[in-house]
Amino acid sequence: MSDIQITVVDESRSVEAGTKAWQLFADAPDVIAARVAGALKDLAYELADGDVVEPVAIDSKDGRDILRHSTAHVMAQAVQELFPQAKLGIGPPITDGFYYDFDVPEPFVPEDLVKIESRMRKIVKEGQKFDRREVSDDAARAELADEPYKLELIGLKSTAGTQPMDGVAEGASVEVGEGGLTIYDNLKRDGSVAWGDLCRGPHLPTTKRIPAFKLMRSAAAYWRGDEKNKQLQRIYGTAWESKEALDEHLHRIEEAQRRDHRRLGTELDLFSFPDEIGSGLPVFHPKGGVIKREMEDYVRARHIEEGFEYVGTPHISREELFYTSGHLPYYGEGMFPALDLDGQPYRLKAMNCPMHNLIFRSRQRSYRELPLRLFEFGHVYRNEKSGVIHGLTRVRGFAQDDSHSYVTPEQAPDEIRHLLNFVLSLLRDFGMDDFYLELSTRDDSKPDKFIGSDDDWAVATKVLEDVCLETGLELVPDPGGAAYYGPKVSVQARDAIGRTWQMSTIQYDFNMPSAERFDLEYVAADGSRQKPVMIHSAKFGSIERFMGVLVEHYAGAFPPWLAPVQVVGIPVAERHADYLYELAKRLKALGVRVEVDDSDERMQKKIRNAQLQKVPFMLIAGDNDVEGDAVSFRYRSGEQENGVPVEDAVARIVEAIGSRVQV
RNA sequence: GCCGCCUUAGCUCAGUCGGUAGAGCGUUUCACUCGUAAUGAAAAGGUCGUCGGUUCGAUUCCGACAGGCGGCUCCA
Repeated sequence: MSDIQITVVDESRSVEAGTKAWQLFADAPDVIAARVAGALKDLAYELADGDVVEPVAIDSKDGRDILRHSTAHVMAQAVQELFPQAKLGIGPPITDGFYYDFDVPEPFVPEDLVKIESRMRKIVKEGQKFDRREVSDDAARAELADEPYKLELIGLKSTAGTQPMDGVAEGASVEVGEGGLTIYDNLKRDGSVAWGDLCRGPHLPTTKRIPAFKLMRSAAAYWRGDEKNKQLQRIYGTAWESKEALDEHLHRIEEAQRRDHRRLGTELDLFSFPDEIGSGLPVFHPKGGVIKREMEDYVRARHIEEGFEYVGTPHISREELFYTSGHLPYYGEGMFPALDLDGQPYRLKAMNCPMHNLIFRSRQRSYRELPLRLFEFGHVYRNEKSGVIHGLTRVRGFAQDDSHSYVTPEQAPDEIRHLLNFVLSLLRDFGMDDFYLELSTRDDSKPDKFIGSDDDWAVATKVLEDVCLETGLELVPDPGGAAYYGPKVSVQARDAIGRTWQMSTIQYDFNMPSAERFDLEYVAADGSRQKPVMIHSAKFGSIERFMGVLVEHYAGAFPPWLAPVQVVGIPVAERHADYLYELAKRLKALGVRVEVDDSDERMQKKIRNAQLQKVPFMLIAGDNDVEGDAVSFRYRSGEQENGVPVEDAVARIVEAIGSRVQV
């Protein structure tokens, strides 16, 4: 046997020809695959001369993907053993888990998942080996003759040639890679084939290397993500490198459920969704109303500071307006159906820009007025499909904090920069400080979905991209995500438990001002008529959605400036209530939202209630406090300080509210 | 919109193999006046989502619709 030269983790080594990757990492039990020259390989990979090899640990990102995808195979095997009619779709790893799609005559029910999971445990225990085998397209077709969806993927791959598979079907690239086709067989201990699947790999060496997994739920999903296609039954699962990691994951899910704004909205009496009004149409209760008003007041004030002018427009308009704007032909499905008024069709507005354009156009504009910035909380109504309504984050009627800046083309970059900095600073004021940007551009393959010339689109896209890059924030491309009238930047914010939400949007629009649309113009310095560019921007996106996000971000424990009740006075006994009423009067005079709990309960219960309502400050008074002109100052963390002089307590509260800090 | 599941008191949920229903919390009342996350007692509160069908009888079985939940598609 001759030796070959390889490099293992930056160290040159000489090994016998025929050495497998696993032999390099035999003493590292957490290594489940190898990266050879950047490509992931099974541990059974036979090393070649000159290979540069790195270990892939099971708790790395790639390692988890391999674990999860391998677990998906085990699940598919279990499903086909229990449901022989089941046809395979695709089964990729996803964030925190995996799924596999099946075409089955009857949808899965929860009891089926229990059965499948227990069959999976049996397969894991058997320690089946994942065995890779290269096959020709024709051989794969012959072998997978009973798997119509796999055949379709093979066909797509053949036509796609060497193109990446990403555009073909999300997740399909784990089935068929860019090179030749491979099949992974699951071999039992005696070498017999238990099951096999078309797959690019790599996989764990054996099923025994799956430390912890759990099936989560089943749901329908369209084949290849297209609603015109048949729905398959998808089973979601999760798999982790250890039992502890799985438990932590399940705990994180519980934490997210605990923060669910729909649940907290009821518990804290913030808002509700009366059936009588209709799906996706929230009402705000007094406490939710306080939060909403504080948000709106602050945002309105900040807009005015930043040079915006506050305007107002109706919720409804003659339909004609939305033909002028182009929304009806391009966005018609998203709007409520027409109302008939004396034979005239009217529409609830789904956007505010047409009306702002009419304000711009109400008289002749000079270049001296630009940038002209119009802003309002515009209430819009969108005919969302019934299945997408979700709490406050997806509703049918909502207020956008919507602005339109009318600028000269030369002013556009500065205005976009101004807006981007403005929205980021606003979001930071609301405790969100972890962002990335998304640049949504035109889909060149669907020209009929977008209006305007190629040149205009190119300029607009470039302007947005340049400004985004200046911020230094991560910029993620979103091809095809643009509005029909222009490209857009959206700010994605990560909340306290790491989930991301689309918040602000900034759109560059050269179409609405055009002669075919609103024919907007201003008089330039040389007396000529020029077309402005308009820049659409929503800072929160929608007040409703942002409130939902904030409820979850803060888990209901709002910072004092937003808290519906900022201070609760808790008398130790009834005779101390008047003392607290006096204190409350002083706080109220300073604009503080304060209540005294004079109910019949014991003070312990009152503290508990205030805690459950997540009130930022509790002021407790008994004999000692009354005598010393002091209070016991308690935070909702449970931290407390006794004998705080009333003056100090008042100052501390006013300061915390005024500085918008979290406590 | 599509698939599956769900809908019982203000909230969270039991229950009725078809004979008009219960608990805890909350609410109200009474007693207790209390020092850092639940004092005790009593009472009120439900045409069991809506409409149809089957049945002597439907909250229970069947169907339609509405609403909700989990996904898919879509989206601020």
